[in-house]
Amino acid sequence: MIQDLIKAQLSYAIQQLFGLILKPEDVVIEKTASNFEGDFTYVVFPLLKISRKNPEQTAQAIGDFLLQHFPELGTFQVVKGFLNLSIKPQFWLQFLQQQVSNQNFGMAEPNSKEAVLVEYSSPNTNKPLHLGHIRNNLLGYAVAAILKANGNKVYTCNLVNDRGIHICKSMYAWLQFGNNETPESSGLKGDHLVGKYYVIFDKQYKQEIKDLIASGLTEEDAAKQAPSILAAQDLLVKWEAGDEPTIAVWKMMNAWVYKGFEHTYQKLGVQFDQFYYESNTYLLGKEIVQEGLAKEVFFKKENGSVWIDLSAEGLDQKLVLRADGTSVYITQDLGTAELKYNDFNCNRSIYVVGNEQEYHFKVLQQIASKLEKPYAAGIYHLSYGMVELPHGKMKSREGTVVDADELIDEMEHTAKETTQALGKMEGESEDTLNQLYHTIGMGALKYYLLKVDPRKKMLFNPEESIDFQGNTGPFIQYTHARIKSILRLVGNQSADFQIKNVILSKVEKELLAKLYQYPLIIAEAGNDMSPGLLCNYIYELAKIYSLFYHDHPIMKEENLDQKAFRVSACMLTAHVIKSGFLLLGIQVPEKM
RNA sequence: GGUCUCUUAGCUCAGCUGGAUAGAGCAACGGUUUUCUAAACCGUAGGUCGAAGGUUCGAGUCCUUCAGGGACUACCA
Repeated sequence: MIQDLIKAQLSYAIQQLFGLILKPEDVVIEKTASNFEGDFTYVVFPLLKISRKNPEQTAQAIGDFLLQHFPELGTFQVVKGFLNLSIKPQFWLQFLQQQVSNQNFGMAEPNSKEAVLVEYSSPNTNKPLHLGHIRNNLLGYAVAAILKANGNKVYTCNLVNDRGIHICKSMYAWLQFGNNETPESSGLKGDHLVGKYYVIFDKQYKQEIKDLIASGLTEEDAAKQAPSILAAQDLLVKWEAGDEPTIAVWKMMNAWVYKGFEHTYQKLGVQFDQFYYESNTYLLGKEIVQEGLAKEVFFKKENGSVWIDLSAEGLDQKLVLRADGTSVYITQDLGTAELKYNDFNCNRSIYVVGNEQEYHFKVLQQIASKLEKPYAAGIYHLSYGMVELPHGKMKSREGTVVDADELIDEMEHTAKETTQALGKMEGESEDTLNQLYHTIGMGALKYYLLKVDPRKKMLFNPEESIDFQGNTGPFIQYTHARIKSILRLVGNQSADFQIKNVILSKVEKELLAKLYQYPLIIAEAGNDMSPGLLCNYIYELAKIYSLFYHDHPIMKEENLDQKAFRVSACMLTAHVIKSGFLLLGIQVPEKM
């Protein structure tokens, strides 16, 4: 990396000129602001006390020294205390020549780093996926892909929350009002069918509460005594007891849901190495509770419930097992964590879960740590912000959700309309077109959701819908398609060029410098687990390329070296866009 | 009440470990197509970075206080 070279040179210069020993890795340089000439900037203000010169003189002295000793340095400019260094054009051109045919440009050596397990998606089986789940899925997929690009061995898993009171609610409502309705009989997608009964349950439950309050009960008592909730709880008890008819209904309804999810996952383009089901892991969780009791990490209250006291850690006392011996959320997660470690033996285990569960994961990590589990330190909660609608949070039971399947369909539909209105794809086959609509629609959706910092909550306004212009997935896909169009015209013509015959314009140099950054961005996105960084980068790249495209004709260029150089720049840009988008799970079309 | 978190242009968001005149997109207004795809490019307008202190040569960025959002604090998941 040229940055390392510059740091080393600066370190040497500072030592020679001012006698200060500054390790190269401690030298801070940054990218020169775009309104100044130069590639990298060193700020000399901190040196003034030692240099005993004014800022300009200090910067000038270092610049002069570097010019003598640093062959890659072309020129430098001093603006106040800022030393702006311009790297020689040959350097950028050489970089292009070296990387243009490197299919792995930006990627670290596969499996050169530790193994990581990424859990994401983790749906409940009582309702279909919504926009919030989409954010989770895209984030999980992208983070896994980015870590892989960073050389980690990456496994992905999906912990399905397939048991518990919520699924019993859907079951109860279906048993009451379902008349044996099935996905086949109704034509409803399985997860939507089950979700329908979840909503029916909630309606009835709310009505019962209302009636009970009217008959004199407090709200709290009413919520506990409503017949339907009692019935649902009864189903849960039967389920845990292994009651056969209950299990049969549960299996059937879950199977419907899984089939529905599979369809949605396929549309989203996500996949998993391993599925975990809480119906399998909660028993192991109970065993760990026993282990914790034996180690006196947990304690039992008179009624038999089991707790851990984390007040010394700034948390509360937390329940880990109910008085009736049934497990709670954390019980299951303890079991799953153990199982994951046994299966994959990863020291790092990432949980892509909403920020509403931060407390839960602090507790989980504390417990694992007190039980002296080897995986305790590696538990990492990738806590992302909620997707909110203009009127606030999405609530499944209240029907204020943006349904995943509907949204995906809408995106494809909009892509179709836009494409047809532009009329550039006439004469293409039906298959090609449908594929394209999917690529563009999902490109728009995925980019929209991934470009914002995962840790921040984000707003989604269905009325204004997702754009296809400006800082969007389709703009970047379009940039790629335009490049491919040129490359088709150029044919297999050689992209070899003589560096000495090429003149680099400002835009061309910026394009190369931007391409040069790609490996660094992948590393940053990996460290921060933030696909947004990659989105921003690819957008900036596409923007610079568009400017280059606008200003520099290729087919008409008569200087063959200059032309071949531009073709090379096109090739590498197309490659970086495609490769970067792949890490985000976004496809890129050859034509659009 | 306690813990955490957020507040940057009309709207949605960038702003890397503190550095130069705080940037994009959308929306608004104006311009660019006999020339490789106009889903593009260029320009105009739009800001006391929630408020006040503090640290520093230097603060959108770090610290404190305050205001206003949000999340969590369940024998729900």
